Amino acid sequence: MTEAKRSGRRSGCPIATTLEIVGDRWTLVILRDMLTGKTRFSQFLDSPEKITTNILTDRLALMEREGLVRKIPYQLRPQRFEYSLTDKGEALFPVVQEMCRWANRFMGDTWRPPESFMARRSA
Amino acid sequence: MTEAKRSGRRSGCPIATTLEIVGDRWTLVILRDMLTGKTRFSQFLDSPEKITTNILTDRLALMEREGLVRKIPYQLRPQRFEYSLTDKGEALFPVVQEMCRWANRFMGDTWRPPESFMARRSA
DNA sequence: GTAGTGACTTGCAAGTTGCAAGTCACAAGA
DNA sequence: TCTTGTGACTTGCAACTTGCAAGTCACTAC
Repeated sequence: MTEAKRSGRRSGCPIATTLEIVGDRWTLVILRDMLTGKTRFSQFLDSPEKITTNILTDRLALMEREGLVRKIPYQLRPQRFEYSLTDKGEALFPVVQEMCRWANRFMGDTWRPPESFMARRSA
Repeated sequence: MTEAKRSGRRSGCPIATTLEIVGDRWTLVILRDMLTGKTRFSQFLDSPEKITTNILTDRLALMEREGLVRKIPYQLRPQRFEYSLTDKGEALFPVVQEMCRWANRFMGDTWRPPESFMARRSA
């Protein structure tokens, strides 16, 4: 029984480990939205991919649990939250940047990200 | 109706587009195995993450359909195939490289990839 | 004939996703 | 007071996906 297996992971491989957290169709889409300034539940719902509320709720909770985002109250009655990326979350930026690069090169009809997005550097 | 939506995609965003293809827990694990030299069905089954045969079959078919891998017969009776990465598949290397970097930095107990892996450059 | 090998395929239970409606805790307005 | 609106979820359910485990197929070797 390896250390990685003891903590519930499939293996100690860093790729597989990353995919345990963000290896689904939605988590990095939400990360994109945060990277581009969205903070609130309704803003994420507005994205063109049309995520559903139950998936969004589930993923935000996962991202909080894994330390990718912070929940910050922006009003108290009723209590409402904004979500912002931690350093750990922001550090996934190069992953999505490389995904942008790949799709722009190999997949037809993808949007061009702003120059600022591709020029940005991560911590 | 945008061009992207007509082709069945959630949106034209390159990140979302990439995730339509590799946004699951297994596809990039298989890509890792191919990047490190594995070519045959039984070799992928041997990986520490213990993928199941039905998922492996499904993902290999998807990767072939999307042009990430080529199926090459290595024997004719019975017909058996090896799988190798196309340029399109290989070009996902920086994505998994950045995942390695991220997990090694933020997740405890992950393996260190070989220096050669992190030093490698993609086309 | 039997046994072994490699590459799948199949049956099934559990889990996940997407759709759509509903609920909750407020605030604002009549 | 009541009604309406807002934003953030929650819920019910059908369809789909995943993981487990066994089975099947097309060979070869003995």
